[in-house]
Amino acid sequence: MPTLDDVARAAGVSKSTASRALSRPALVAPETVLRVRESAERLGFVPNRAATALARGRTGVVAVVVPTLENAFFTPIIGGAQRRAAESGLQLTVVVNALRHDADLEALTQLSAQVDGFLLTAPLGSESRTLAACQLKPTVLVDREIPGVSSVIADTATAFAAVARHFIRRGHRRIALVGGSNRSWQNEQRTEAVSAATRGLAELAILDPMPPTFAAGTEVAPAIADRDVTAVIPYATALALGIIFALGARGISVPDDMAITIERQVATALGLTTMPTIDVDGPELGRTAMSTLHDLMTRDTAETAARLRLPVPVLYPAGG
Amino acid sequence: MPTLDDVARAAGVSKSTASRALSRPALVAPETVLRVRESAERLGFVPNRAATALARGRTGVVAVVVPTLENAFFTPIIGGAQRRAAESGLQLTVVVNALRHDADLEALTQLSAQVDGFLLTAPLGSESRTLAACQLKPTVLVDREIPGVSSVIADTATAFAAVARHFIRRGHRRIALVGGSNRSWQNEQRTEAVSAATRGLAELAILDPMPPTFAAGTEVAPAIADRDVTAVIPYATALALGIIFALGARGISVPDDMAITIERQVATALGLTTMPTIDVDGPELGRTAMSTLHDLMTRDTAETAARLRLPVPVLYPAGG
DNA sequence: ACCGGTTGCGCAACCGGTTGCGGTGACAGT
DNA sequence: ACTGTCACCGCAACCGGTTGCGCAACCGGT
Repeated sequence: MPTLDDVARAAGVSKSTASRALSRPALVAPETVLRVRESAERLGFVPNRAATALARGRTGVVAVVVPTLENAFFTPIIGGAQRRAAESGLQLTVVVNALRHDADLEALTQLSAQVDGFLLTAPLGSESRTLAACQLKPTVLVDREIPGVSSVIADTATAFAAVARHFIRRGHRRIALVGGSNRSWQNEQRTEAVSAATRGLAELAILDPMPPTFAAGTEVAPAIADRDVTAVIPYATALALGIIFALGARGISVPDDMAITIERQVATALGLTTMPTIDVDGPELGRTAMSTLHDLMTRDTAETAARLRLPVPVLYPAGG
Repeated sequence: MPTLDDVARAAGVSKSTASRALSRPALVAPETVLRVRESAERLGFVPNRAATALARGRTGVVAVVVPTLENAFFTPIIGGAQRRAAESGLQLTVVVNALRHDADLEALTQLSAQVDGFLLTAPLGSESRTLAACQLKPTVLVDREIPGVSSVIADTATAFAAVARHFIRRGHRRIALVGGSNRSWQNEQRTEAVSAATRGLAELAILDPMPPTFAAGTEVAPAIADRDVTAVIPYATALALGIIFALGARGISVPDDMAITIERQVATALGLTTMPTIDVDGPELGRTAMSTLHDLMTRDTAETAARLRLPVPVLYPAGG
C-alpha cells in the first residue's frame, strides 16, 4: 500500500504539502495540487483511515443503532443512511442492541470512543438514560423525540389519525388499533393521535402490543374478530399481512368484511384498491437523519436541536 | 478521555507495561497486571481504536457486503455476523452494493485499506472479478462458492431437491420452480438440484427469475396458474406469500388446489400444516461465516480454504 | 562468589497522516 | 536598493497505542 510519503516523493513535494494538496487544496498552488493528485491516482493511493483518525481526532465512522433487524421497518432506514454517509465519506457501523433498552448506555459509552456520532433509531430506553447516551457524541434520534436532542421522525401518528378519520367518514364506528411495544415513543404518539381522532365519533379498541411479525398478526386476529370491529389499523406491514391471512381463514374477508390500512406497495400487490394506504419512505428517513447528523458533526457551534417531522402521505381510494 | 499514559501513571508503570498488561498479560507480572487493570477500570479507559489500528496495522473492522437490504434473507445473516464479530471485539461495517455486481472490485479495493476482512454475501459478479476482490483481504463468501476461497453456504439446493422428491412421492407430476436472479450462484445450484431430482419423474416448469418480493409473487402467480402445475417451489418467503395471495384471488386455494413449500415459521402462522417446510437459519449462517473469517484472519498460515455447507432442514407434514 | 538464564520492565522508535509555525522567494510600493 | 506582504511550502511535533531491544534484578547451580 502506497503511503502519503510515496505520493509526496513521486510528486516532488513534502509530505505535508501532499497532505494539504489532497485534503485542503486551497492552501496549495493549483499546479502543485494537480501534480500531487496525479501521483496519488497513479500509485493508487488510499489514505489510511486509522492514521487520519488518530491525527484528526475523528474517526469518520458513525454508528447506527437499531433495536432489531427483524423488523423490515429499519432496514430501509439503514440503507438510506448508508448511502448518505457514503456521500460524505463516512463509514457506517451497524449495531443491533436486541431491544435491551437498559444496556444501551454502557455499550454506547464503549462505542463512543470509536465513532463520531450516533444515529439512534427508535430507542426504547428511559428518557434520562437515552439522554445521557446522546450526550456522549453528536446524536440524531430517529422515530423518537427527546427535548434538546435532534430528531427525525416519520409522522405516522398524523397519518394514522387521518386514516382513522377516513374510516369514520366511511361509516365505521368500531375501529381497532394494533400497536407495538408500549415502551415505544412512536407507539405512544400513534395511540394518542388515533384516540384523539376517534374520540366521540367511534369506539377504539386498542389491542395488546404485538411484535411486527406475520406470526403476531395471525395471533392477534382472533381478538380483532371478537371485538366486532369493522376496521383495523395495524402498525406494521408484516403484522397486517398476518391479520389479513388469519381473518381470511376465519371467513372474514378483507376488504369486504373488514377495512384495513396497509403499506402502499403491498396494497397494490394485493389489489386492495379500496383501502387507504400509507407510505413511509424509509430510505428518505435514514438519509435525512444522516444528513442532520452530518450537519451536527461539522457545525462547531452547538446550535438548537433540529426536530424534523417527515410527513407520511396517506392515499385514499380513488372513490374518495 | 483517559489515555494509556494516564492509566500507566495511575498504576505507577510505564506506558509500554500498561499496554502489555492489557493486551498480552502473560508478559507482565500478575500483580502488575492487576494494578493496571484496576487503574484502567477506575479511569474508564477505552483504548483508542485508531491508534491501535495504526500501530498494529489491523483495523479490527470487517466489512459485510450485501447486495441489498430489501431481501429479508440477508438481515438475519448480518445480525448473526454482528453478534459473532462483537464476541471477538470486531466492529462490523455494512456495505450495500445495490446489486451493481460490476462495481464491486473498485469499491472493495477502496474499502480494503480500511478493514481486515470481507464477508461477501451472495456476490453476483463474475467469478474472475469476485476472485480478484477476494484476494485483497481475508474473505469468506456466503451463499456462493468459488474454488480456493473459503465459503459458507446454506444448502437450500439439497433442501429444495428433497422437497421436490416429497412432492413427487405425493403424486405431483407438474412442479414449478420460481427462482431468483440467474446471475446468482445459489439459484443455479438450486435449479440444477431440483432438475436432477425431478428428471424422469415429473415435469419441471422453471419460471422467469423474480425478485424476492411480495409484489413479484403476485406478478408470477398467473404464469403458475397457466402452467397447470400442482406444486410450487418459490425461493423466497415474501415471494411465496405473494404467490399464495394471488393464486387465492384467482380461486386457486393453497393447500387444497396447490402445494407449496415455505419457511417453517410462516407456515405455522398460516396454519399450512400439510406442506413441507424449510428452515434456513440466517443468524447461524452469519455467525458461522464470521467465525470462519475470524479464523482466517488470525491464522497466519494460509491453509486450505474452508468450504462449509450448512444443512437446511426440511420438515414434512406429520402425515408422512 | 561467579555465571548463564529467566523474568519484568522501560526507552524510544514506529505506524501514517495532520497541522502550527517558521522560512523562502516573488512582487509591489516608496 | 530596501522593506513589508503574501502565497507557498517544509520541518518537526503530535495523535495514542505497540513492540524490539536492552538493562537490571533475581534465580538456582557449581
